[in-house]
Amino acid sequence: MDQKITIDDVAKAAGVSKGLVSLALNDRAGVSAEAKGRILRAADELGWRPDPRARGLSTRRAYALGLIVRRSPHVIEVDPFFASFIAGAEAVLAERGQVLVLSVVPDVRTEVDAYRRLSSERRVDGFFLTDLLDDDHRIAALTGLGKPAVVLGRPDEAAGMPVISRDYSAGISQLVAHLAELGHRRIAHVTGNTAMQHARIRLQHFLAECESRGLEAVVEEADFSPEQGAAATRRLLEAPDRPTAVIYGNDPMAIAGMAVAHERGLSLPGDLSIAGMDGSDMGEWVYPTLTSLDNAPSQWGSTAADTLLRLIEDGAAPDVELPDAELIRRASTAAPARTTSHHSKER
Amino acid sequence: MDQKITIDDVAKAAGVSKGLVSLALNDRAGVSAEAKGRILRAADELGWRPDPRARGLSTRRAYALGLIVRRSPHVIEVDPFFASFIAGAEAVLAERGQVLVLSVVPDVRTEVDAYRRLSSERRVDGFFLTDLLDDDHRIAALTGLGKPAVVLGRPDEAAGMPVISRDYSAGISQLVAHLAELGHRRIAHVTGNTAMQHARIRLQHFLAECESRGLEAVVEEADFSPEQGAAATRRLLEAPDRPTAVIYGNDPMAIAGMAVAHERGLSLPGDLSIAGMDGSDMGEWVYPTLTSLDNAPSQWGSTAADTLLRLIEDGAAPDVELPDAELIRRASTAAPARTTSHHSKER
DNA sequence: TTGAAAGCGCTACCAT
DNA sequence: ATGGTAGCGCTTTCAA
Repeated sequence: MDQKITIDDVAKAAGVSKGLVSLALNDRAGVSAEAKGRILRAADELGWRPDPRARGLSTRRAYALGLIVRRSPHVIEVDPFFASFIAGAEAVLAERGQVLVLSVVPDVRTEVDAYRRLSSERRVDGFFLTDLLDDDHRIAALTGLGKPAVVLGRPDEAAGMPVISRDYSAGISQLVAHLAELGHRRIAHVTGNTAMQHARIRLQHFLAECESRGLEAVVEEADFSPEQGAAATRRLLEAPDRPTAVIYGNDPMAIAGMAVAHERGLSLPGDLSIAGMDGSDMGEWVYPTLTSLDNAPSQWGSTAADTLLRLIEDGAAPDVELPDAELIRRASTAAPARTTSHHSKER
Repeated sequence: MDQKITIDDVAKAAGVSKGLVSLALNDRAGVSAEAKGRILRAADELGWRPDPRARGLSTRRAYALGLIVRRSPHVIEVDPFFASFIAGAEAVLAERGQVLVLSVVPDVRTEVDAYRRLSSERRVDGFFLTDLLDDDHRIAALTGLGKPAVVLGRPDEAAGMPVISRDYSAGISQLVAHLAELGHRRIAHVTGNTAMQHARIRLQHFLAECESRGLEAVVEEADFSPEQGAAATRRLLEAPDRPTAVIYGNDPMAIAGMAVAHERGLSLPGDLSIAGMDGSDMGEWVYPTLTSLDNAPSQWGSTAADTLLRLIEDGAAPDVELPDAELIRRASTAAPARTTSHHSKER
């Protein structure tokens, strides 16, 4: 009583051969408009959907796309990017009869194993490559597997696959300008893991921007986790000549940094201005609300899915440059207090 | 040069028929130990893995499990549970040649659509049912689809499917006791969406525990989002007779609540004790570090995956009760300051 | 214990 | 424009 309907039932109902049903379904040439209408109607009435397994057996497709997320155990729980990314991709996939196969792994070794497994089991037709590393050998591994893939972020060398990217330079420029206009002269940047492409690029933009404005730039390296964001903030605040503003590589680190500032009795944003990046909604609900750069993860998702499907189906797809990241001004940035060279304990 | 190896190649290499290879592979009776060894070795040398599509066509299996996560746009980005849940499930799935199909949707309507699609396309062999609602009609929808499923959380009525659950009563009891011993007499609970099963159960335990200890209990309803956690906290702090301690239904709300307290100039935990639930690592990196109840999401994942596979393969699987949640004492809870009936602005 | 052959549901090719 | 048919790679009878 369940789904036992096959293409034959539809063919019979429409009074045609199953070959024709197949052509009609995949709207290919060779079917009269009249027949096509009859077939589609019959399929609809019977509630028939082609079985992707059977289809795949002939077409060598899986009608599935793979996403492998690599997160260390303590970063895993707070990352704001992926749920939205997936939701964005999902919208495109559902519409095209595709499905998302997801895997969450702890490290690069396991990650490559996962690509290999999904590929050798022919589970997916292509991959999303995220969290691009410097000189990322996953690109070679992936092309070695011969699976189509799109990469999120701009690799140093030609990747041989479509690249989805977003330019942060304008946003970072706006952000630094915003702080400079408020009167900050000494600004820190807490980076994400600079083995990651986007963390390094952001750092470069930050440094270039400070230099061109004649601002003092100080850099602390972290890894995108709140833990290291907090530790970096402590180092910054303990330094004899602490910065009056800190820009973090992502919002979770910024939020952790705010906690450290509170812990030290600093009032925000008076004693310290704080800004994030990769703007997540959580920035709206912390105190003070967090100035950040928007990133629209779901836009990344839908664009990447669309590009990957195009690549799979047409054998090629163009790179996509997403709209520039833009500054979201909120309450965590303000003019610095007059005295900045001592820890100010006043409120 | 890629994977063009089929079961026939293996059969040829081992000098047997492909039927025998199949039997050997699925270690079924009827294969001599000697032949089996030869076959498995040949498969290994050729690097052959059976194609799940072809297998599924015969066995009517997809060798995939479905997880549909429903999140409203602003809760989506901060939920700590799912990444770990998936990582935990993944470990079991990979080992058993299965794969996880994931979908992220905005509401229940879309969620049911997703179950239907995955089911009618025969994409998965079973589902994980999470975020159980009161009188959850997804259970009926799912049994209507005839797909095996396991449910996370304890449904009111017999679900007709295996139930994975964790008892929070002991943990909540420990938590309330902890606060009572510190001297708190008036304790608030900011709930998650009480349409959700686990939120309601936690509330009940909280109320029962306060009653049995003769404590005043005050309740504010929220929805697990930081936004509403913050709003609920504002309502609590503005009340004439504010509580000295607040227990939140999850950690993200607790963290948002801490921000509100900071915003009002309260010092934590002196002026207000705060505790979370569903303990995530992020609690370690906020200030003050967050007292919470542990929840081990990856344990939920591995257990649920194991149970679901057992159900699919054997047609039945027992319910599982995970170890009781336990109190994680951290720095956000302490004895209340002497004066509690006025907003204390002192530091 | 083993081999041969008939499906599983679809696509694709060859006729017509 | 349409119908018939041979696979796709595996599992599962049925014989031997």
